[in-house]
Amino acid sequence: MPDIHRFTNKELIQILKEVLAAMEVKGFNFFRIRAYQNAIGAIESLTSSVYDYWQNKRLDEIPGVGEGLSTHLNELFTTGSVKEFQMIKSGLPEGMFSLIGLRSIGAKRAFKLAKHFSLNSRTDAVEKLKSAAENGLIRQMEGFGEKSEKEILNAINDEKMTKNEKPRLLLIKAEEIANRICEYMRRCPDLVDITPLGSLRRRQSTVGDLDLAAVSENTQSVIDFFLKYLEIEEVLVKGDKKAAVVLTNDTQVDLRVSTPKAYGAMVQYGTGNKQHNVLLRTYALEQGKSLSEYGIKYQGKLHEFPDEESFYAFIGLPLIPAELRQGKNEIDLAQKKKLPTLVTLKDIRGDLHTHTIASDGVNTLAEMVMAAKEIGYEYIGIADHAPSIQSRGYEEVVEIIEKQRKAIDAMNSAQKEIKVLLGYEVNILADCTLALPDELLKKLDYVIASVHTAFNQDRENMTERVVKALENPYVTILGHPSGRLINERTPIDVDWHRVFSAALDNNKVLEINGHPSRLDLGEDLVLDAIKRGLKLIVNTDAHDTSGLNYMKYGVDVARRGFCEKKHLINTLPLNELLKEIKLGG
DNA sequence: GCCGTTTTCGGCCCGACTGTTTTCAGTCG
Repeated sequence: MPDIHRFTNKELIQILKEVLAAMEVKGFNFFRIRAYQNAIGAIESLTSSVYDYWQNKRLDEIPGVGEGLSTHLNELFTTGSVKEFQMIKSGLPEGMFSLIGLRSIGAKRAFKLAKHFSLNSRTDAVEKLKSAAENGLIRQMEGFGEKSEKEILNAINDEKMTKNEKPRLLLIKAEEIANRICEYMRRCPDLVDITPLGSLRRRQSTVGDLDLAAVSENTQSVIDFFLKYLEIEEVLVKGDKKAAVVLTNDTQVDLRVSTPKAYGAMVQYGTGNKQHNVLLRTYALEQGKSLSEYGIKYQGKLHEFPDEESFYAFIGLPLIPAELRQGKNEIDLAQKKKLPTLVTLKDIRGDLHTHTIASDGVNTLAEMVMAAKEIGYEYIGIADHAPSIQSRGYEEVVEIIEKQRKAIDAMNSAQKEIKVLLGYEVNILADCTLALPDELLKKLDYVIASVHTAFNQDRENMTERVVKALENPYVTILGHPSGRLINERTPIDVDWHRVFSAALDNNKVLEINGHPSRLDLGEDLVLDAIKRGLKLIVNTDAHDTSGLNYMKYGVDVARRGFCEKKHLINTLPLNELLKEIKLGG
C-alpha cells in the first residue's frame, strides 16, 4: 500500500524551516528556536532518510531530535500534518513562507514584506515582491533602503536562474575547483598557505559551498588578491578577514584569512560541521573555555593555536579526524580515548570491482592489471558485467566465461606480483533471480550481485529481491547496494534492516562503491553496517585504468562511516581475502 | 525544545558583515 505521508528529508527541512520562521516572527523562546535550528542542521547532514529512522523507531538517534520533535514527526508521518505546527504558523501571511528561501531574507524580513505587500498566497508572493522591488516600493519601508531593495531583486533573479535547485557538487568536482583556486592563490606573494575546509575537508560525498582558509600576516592583501580571481562572477561579502563570492560556474566560495599563530583555531572553526562545532563549544564551556575562530578564551585571556592538534589538546581532547566531525558521538569518543583508528588508503590491498573491454570497460585486462600493479595492489578482481544468456545463448556465455578464465590464468602464470581474480558483476533481476545460473557462478572466484534494472520496485519487492540474492550461496558481495547515482537517481527503496540481516546470516560482504557518482553504501548505512558486525569492501567500479584511483573516495566514505581497517576485507592479505570470498559450492 | 561523568532542572556557541542606523538588528555560516 502506497504511503502518502512519506516526506523526504528535503521536504521535512522545508516544513521545519517554516515553523522555525514562524516562531522567530512570533518571538518564541530563543532556545526553543535554537532547538529547531539544531534539529534542522542535524537532518541536513543525514545521509539516510528520517522516514527510515521513524519506521525503525530510531528517531531519538538523530542528535537534536528529542521527545517533542519525535512526537511531531510521528504525527506528520502518520497523518500528513502537525496540529502544533499549524498553530504556530497561524495568523501569518502565507506568502512569507515563499520568501524565506531567498538570500538575505530571513524570517523577520519575510514577515515584514509579506505583511506590507499583502502576500497572502505562496504561489505569487515572489512575483509580487519582485514587481514591488522594481517599482521602488521596498526602499520606502522602514528598515529597508535602496541597497536592500536591490539585493532582494538580485536574490529573486538568482533564484529564478537556479530554479531547478542547484545540485550539490560531487566531491571530486569540488576538489577540482578548489585545487584551481588554491593554485591561483599560491601566486599571491603574501600568502603562506591555503587549504580547503568545510565539507570538502570532511570528505563529504557532496559539497555545497566551497570553504577555504588562507594564512598570511597580511590578511587584507590576500583578500584583495582573491577578489581578482578570474572566475568570480559576483562578490557577496568582502571584509578584511573574510570574503564570499560566486563563481561563473555558480559555485559559492567562502574564504577566511588568518594569521599564522591563530591558524589552528581558524582551520578548526571552518572545518565544522556546524553541529560538531556547537557541541565542541558546549563541551569546552563546561571547562570555562570559550572557543572561536581566533582561539580559546580562558580565564580572561585569549589563547592562540598554530595548529588544530594543540587546539584540541587545550580542551583535553585528541585531534578528531575531520571526517568524523559530524556532530554524532565523536566528542564523547574522543574524551574516552575511544576514537576509531580510521582505515586509510594505504591499508587497501586490492580492488575487486573493475571492468574491462570484455563488457563496458575501456581498457583491456592486461592494462587494468598493469595499472593495479603500479598502484601497488596485491590483487585485483575483474568483475565485468555478466554476458546475457538471453541475447547470446547459454553456450556462448559459457565460452565467454571460459575464455576469460583462461586469460586470467595466463596473467597469473606470467607474473606473480599481483594476483588476478575472476569475478562477474551479476544482475539481480526483477523476478529475484540472478542473471547467471548457479552452475556458472560456481566456476568463478567470487560474485558481485547488483541491482541494475527495475529500480522503482516497491519496498517489499525490492527487499525480497536483494535478500534472495544474498541467500544465493555463490554470491560474495552486494554491489553498490542502494543503486543511487548522486543528483541523478534516487536510492532503491529497501528495508535495510532486513537486507543487513540477510547479509549477516549468509556471511556476505557489502560494497562501498567508490565511484564519485555512487559512493554507495552511504556513510550512515556504513556506520549501521559495522555496528551490526557486517563485513565491507571498498571497490572502485573502475571502467578504465584511471578509475582505479576512485579508491580514495570510497575510503573517504568508509572513514566517515567510522570504519577501521578490520572492517574491510580488502585490507587483508591475499590468502586471508581468499578465505573470505570462498564460494559456498 | 534538547540534553546530562556535577542528569530530570537549568542551562543552552560565536563572530563577521551589511545596511540602516547613531548603537543595532538581521542574516549568514
